[in-house]
Amino acid sequence: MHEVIICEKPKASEKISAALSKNAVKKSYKKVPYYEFEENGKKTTVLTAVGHLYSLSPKDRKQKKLFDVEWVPLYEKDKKKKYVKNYVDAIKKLSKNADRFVHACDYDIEGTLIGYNALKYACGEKSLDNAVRMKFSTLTEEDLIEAYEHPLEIDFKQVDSGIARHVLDFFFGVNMSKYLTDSVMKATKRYIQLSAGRVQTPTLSILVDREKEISKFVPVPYWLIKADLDVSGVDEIITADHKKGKIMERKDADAILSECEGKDALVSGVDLKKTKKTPPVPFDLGSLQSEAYAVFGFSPRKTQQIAQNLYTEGYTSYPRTSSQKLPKSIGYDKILKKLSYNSAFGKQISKLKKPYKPNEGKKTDEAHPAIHPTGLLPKEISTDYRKIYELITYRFISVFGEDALLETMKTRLEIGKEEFSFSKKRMAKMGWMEHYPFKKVENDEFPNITEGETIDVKEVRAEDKETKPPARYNQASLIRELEKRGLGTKSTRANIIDILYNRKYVEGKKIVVNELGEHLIDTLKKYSSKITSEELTREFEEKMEGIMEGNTKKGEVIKEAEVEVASILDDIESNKLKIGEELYAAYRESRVVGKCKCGHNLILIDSPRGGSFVGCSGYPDCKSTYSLPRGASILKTTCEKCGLPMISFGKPRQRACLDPKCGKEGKEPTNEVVGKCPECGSNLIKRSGRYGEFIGCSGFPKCRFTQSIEKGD
DNA sequence: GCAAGGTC
Repeated sequence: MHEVIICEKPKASEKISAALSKNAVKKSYKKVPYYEFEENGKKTTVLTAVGHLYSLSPKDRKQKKLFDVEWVPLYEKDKKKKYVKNYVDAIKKLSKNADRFVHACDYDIEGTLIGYNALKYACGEKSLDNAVRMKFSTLTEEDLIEAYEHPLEIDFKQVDSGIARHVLDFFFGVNMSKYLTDSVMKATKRYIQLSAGRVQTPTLSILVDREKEISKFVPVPYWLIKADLDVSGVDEIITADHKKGKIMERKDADAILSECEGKDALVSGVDLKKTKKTPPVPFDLGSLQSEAYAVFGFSPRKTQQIAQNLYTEGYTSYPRTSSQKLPKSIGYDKILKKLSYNSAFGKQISKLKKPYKPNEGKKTDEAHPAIHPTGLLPKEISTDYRKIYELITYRFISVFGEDALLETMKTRLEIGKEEFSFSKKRMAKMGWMEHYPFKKVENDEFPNITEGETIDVKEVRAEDKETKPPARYNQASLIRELEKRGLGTKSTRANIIDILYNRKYVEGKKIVVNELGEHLIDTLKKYSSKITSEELTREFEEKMEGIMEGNTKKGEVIKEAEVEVASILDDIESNKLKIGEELYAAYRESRVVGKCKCGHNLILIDSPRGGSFVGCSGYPDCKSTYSLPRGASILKTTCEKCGLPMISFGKPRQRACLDPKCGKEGKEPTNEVVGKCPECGSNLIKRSGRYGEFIGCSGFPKCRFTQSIEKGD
């Protein structure tokens, strides 16, 4: 008897084999780890997937509408997923003679599908006849043994709902993206990669809505009344605020000023209050991304990558968790003890009260605890890795800390008949804040003031203010917004934001939607308002629920979606020239980097081989082009000599005119004709680029033939 | 290649 257990990821396979047998031996095939043990004459092999091993792919790419799809190995579709092949090969090879299969992936829809596809396509379809399902919610020994000893049947309705989710996302996303890109191609012969999807499009739409709120916002003036106080014994001026806060009418502000004129302030009350600040909760992925952005300015994607690598190295726990819980089973006594070998951590840990009890947050995750250090101390890691590691570790330590006490002094004042107040804050007890160096500590000096005393007023003044439009999102606040709306998952949100940048729909740290992004949403709203709204996600969820409960069939849901998507696509198709032209115009608008000497706009153009250059929008009448050094950015300032935009490039950064020939008087080389272009027959000319001379086709940029100048040429 | 979803 040979039994094979299929897990979702390597870490799970390690834990599952350890829980099921003390005699498990770790082996590897093509560098992929697996485990083997024999008990009572039964041989067991524990194998692992690495998330999804298979991906949907159109059976015939040449079809206009891609509705006929099949599962293919992930590594065949995506060159970056080559490592997946070894995992598939290991499962294929080591499950060959098995007669019993255990599906032990995460007990959720994606996990169920991962294991199902692994069984069906790597172990062979027949394996499903002899397969059972382990159901566990944590990777603890007790849970795993229980799940192994009382297995369930594979829930094929759960499988079907997973398949339906994949297929529907494919139908909408891939087809809409294809039709949009094609429409630009048909209308302008230009290739701009456009995309739309169930999650990315509503995300872009959220940003567009914010952009519209900002542009229609009309600022309203208001006034804040401030009193500058000269308190005896205090060096600095203390500023008190008028009780009414925002004053919307100038005459009201003036009335207050004249009432206060020449008067001292009478202290009418001094309140001292202490408020408890409970320790923070441990990090889940979203809150780690948010904090790393606030403290270090790291993008969510960067944080996610670093956290993933810290996990792989064994320094911290699994990062793709939504849990804010630290169950006792992670062994925090031991972790804290190990961390103490680092003197900086040890210093903080020694101040913690025993028995250790973590402050936990509300959010949970069936598969993983909150992000925490493992106790293994990193030796040599780069600065950015250290930053994230210490953020996680100090947060972990502070979670066990005591409440901090914040002392607040609130002073009420009367100047004439007008009421003012100011407040000061200081820490009465640092508690956990001592262990967490990333939080700003408020520590004002408290002035010695008693009720009934009089204070000199230096000046009472009205500050001119304006109401502000809502703030733009940044990557961290956008992730929080997506989380709140249930768009995407913890693992995909950072990537989805990246897609919006890569497609040039948005730019900037404070996310600004450019013309292309805005126009894309406007266009899509016309043809399918559904895809621009988060309702599509809700609808998918309902359909999946229906399939799982047996109220709907997978086939029906898929057929329905096909009909719906097909009709949207036909709509787009019959308007493709208009759509394509408009999207291209919006794209060009967002790529304007300055003015050409001929008066047209200069635009940034992506060259098909990667990299980009600057060309004139008046092409072909004006053939001006400028190459860009690697990593160059185009500045808003313009060259004093010629008026072209300035660029900054290189390491260290240096500035120069976009035109490399600018400033080098009289040396304008005449483009010497050196032959005929083998590709288009035009003249080949000597050109000078930023890296010296080369030979290029005079038909550039239509023809991009280039060759280097050979020695002796 | 295009989506979104797992994972190294």
